[in-house]
Amino acid sequence: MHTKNTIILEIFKDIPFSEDESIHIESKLEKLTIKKGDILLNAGKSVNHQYFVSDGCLRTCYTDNSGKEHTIQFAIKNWWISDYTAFFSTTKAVMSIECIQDAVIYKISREDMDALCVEIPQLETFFRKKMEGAFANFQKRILGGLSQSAKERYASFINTYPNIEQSVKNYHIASYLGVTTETLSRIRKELTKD
Amino acid sequence: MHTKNTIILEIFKDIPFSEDESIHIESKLEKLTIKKGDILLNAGKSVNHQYFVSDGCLRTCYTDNSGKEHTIQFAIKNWWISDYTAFFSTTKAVMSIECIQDAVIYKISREDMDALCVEIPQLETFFRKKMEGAFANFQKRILGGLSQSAKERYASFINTYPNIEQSVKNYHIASYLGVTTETLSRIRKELTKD
DNA sequence: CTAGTTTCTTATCATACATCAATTTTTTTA
DNA sequence: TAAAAAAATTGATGTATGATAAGAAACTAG
Repeated sequence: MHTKNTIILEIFKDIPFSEDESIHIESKLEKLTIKKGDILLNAGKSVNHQYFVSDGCLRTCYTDNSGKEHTIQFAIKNWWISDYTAFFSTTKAVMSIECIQDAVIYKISREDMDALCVEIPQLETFFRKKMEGAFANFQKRILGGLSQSAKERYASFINTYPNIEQSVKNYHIASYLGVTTETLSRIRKELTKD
Repeated sequence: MHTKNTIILEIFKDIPFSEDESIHIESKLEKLTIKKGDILLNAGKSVNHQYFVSDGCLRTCYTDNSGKEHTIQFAIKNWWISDYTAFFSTTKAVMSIECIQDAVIYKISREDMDALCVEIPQLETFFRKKMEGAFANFQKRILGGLSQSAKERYASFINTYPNIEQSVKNYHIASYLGVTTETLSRIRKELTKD
């Protein structure tokens, strides 16, 4: 009873759910404790869940034809993560979800989420606004990719996500920025000079 | 009365609104007829509307520090367009919206949209799903930027959006793909060889 | 139909970043 | 703490794409 409210509060912050609603939502959330290196989802599989990160760090990762890995998203405390393209469309995953730092997460299925959104309009609003924020971030990232050099993108990344920088390896950041680890290493050397 | 149902049908397809709902929604839509070259929105301004394209072609365009233009989104018939980062957050626009081909569009304000979403849950679901689709497309684009060559991105673009290719200039496409017009020209030459 | 503007193409040269190959540093584990 | 593994760095060289400049082709408007 007490823990119910705790996790609902952590995830949904200041949304004023009724007691019944909170209990109902919580019954659809499953808590998972995972370790660094664990794979939550493999490319090619169906994506039926999204995950709320309570602690730790995960990433979604795309492996291209030539075997190179690309990081689409990092998720730390309070972020949600999934292969949303697949999650929303019921196509198969093109990405995998990998745990980068031991994590505590909560998963919810697409079915449960859709049903809850119909029952509790505030929840639909929550997920819509979350999606809007994520969309805006993706737009900024595309803009950065189109208009900035690798050095500028790195500077922007560590400025925007200082907490993520501390939780991931440089080669993760490189794969997020779209450069090789060698190039990132040279960029970092450059920046310490300034 | 007849026209009301026509435009609601065009925009919202098979959503079964009541007659009252249709009329109410339609009262919040404003029809605009615009010409090639018209600017719907300038960077730096507040973004209070999004636009449904009934006919014609528009783009959102970001001008970077060095004066280069980058195309974030094209919108043809049945697409929505805006600077969504600003639209959703009430920050100022970083992009402008430009009419590329004479167009007929319908605009709706953020306020009206939010209010309608509260009154008509189906509408909130509609906008949420629209956002999910747009999010997925952005994700694919980021993935392409990270993993594909300019040539691959161009091939993928004309394959995915054959209708857009016909409505826009090559330099628009170049600015969407993140290459110079010269590079795009060489790519096109290459591809006709194959 | 002609002149003017816009768009596209071609060529040369420059550069940011990739690739390949070691080597060093850091982290993990026994 | 030593050995092994993982991650980061550095150097030499290659390549895709950018920058600049000029000209050709395709629209547009008088």
